[in-house]
Amino acid sequence: MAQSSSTVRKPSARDKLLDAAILLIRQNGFAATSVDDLCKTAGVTKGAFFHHFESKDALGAAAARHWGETTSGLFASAPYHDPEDPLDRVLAYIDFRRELIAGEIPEYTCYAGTLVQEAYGASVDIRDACASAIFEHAKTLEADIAAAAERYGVEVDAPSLARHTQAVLQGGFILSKAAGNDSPVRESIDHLKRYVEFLFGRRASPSKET
Amino acid sequence: MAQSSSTVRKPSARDKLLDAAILLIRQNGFAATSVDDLCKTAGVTKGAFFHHFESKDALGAAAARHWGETTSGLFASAPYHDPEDPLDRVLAYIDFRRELIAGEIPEYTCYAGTLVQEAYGASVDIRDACASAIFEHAKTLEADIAAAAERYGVEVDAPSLARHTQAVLQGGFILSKAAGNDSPVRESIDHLKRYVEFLFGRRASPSKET
DNA sequence: TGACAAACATACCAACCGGTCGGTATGTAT
DNA sequence: ATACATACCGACCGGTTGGTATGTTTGTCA
Repeated sequence: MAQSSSTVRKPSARDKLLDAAILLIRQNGFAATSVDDLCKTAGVTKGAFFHHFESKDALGAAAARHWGETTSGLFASAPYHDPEDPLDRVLAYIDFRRELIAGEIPEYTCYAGTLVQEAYGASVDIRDACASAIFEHAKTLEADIAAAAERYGVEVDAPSLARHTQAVLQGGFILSKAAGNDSPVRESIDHLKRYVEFLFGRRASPSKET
Repeated sequence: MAQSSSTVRKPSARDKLLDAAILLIRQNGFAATSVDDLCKTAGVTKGAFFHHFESKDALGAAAARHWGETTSGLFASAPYHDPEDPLDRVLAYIDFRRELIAGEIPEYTCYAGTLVQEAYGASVDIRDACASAIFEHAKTLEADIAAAAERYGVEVDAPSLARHTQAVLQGGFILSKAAGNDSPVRESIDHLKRYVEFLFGRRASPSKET
């Protein structure tokens, strides 16, 4: 049905609209971004927009799927998979997420998280697409977490912990948007790393006796 | 200038609009909520709206301040302050937040977090009001955290940990909006509690040797 | 080369948006 | 009784919105 953008060399109007959506909606939100804004940024006319997408909602959902594919490619080829110890891989993932926090706020925040917060009640298409982007990414962490749990002899609910990492990131983004700078997310990522270290015994909790 | 709503007995148009804003914007977002929608829900006319608020943005910001006052009252009179041990108070706060997760999603999610995510770039007034609501609430946790750190002889950055609790909640809300149910927030609150227990030695991290 | 569909452009529309405006009802101080 | 303030009403305005109707260009295959 939809042609894969990777099999075609030149950027079609569809691809440019997808990129424009991710850019503008991360900046201004979904409802505050008009179809005309999207077309102008993409350098495309309205006719092209409604040729490729049956509605504005459909573009929002398609962009969420596009976002999921793009980010999964980024994370798949990231260096945090290298360590032999699965716990090191999990901790390296957290470090990697910390390193991604750079530049202006709309550049490092999550399109899916931003969009779903606004549109979860308005469009099931959008909600499902965003949920898929977030939870499918979380799933990619489960194997390392489960392997670490086995190696370190710790009982851990791997899917739950994987989801929690995403919650910490999303929440950090919100606090950073409120604060106007990136220190809240960074701090929360540090807390998350410490939590994982505690969980697997990489860091010792203080003894109960003073 | 503005009359306090608590000194007047009957609900004015202003109060009804504030309540309507918190209700509708948590449900549908700020940009997707029209002034007419707000007036209809509040049972007032547009004239009344713009008599009390100079713009829609101004209402959004005023509602954020209202939200901050309302919630700070709720938390001030909550029972989690009772335990003698400050760490128990912190853990009781987390339990209390967990108990608040009930009913439909718009009923337990945060107005300030929802709004600031959408409007942080559009209105400094809104952003500041939301930031104040979130960070002032976080500040109310600092004393207990600091007292617990002293009693348990642990070095903890109390303001940072206080902010982190809010980040975990906000992030949990987003994941729950994506999932369509409350289990993601609940799970993340459980992880948060475990983290605090590790930090203060209430829970032992597993020994490094298998 | 020509047929034909997909990819895009142009022009346009009705509904809706935030905000304005002239006016009224009610109080209250002088 | 006069004067003035506050609270509120609802018709109205210009601009913007998502979406449509109708071309024109472009790539593909016979």
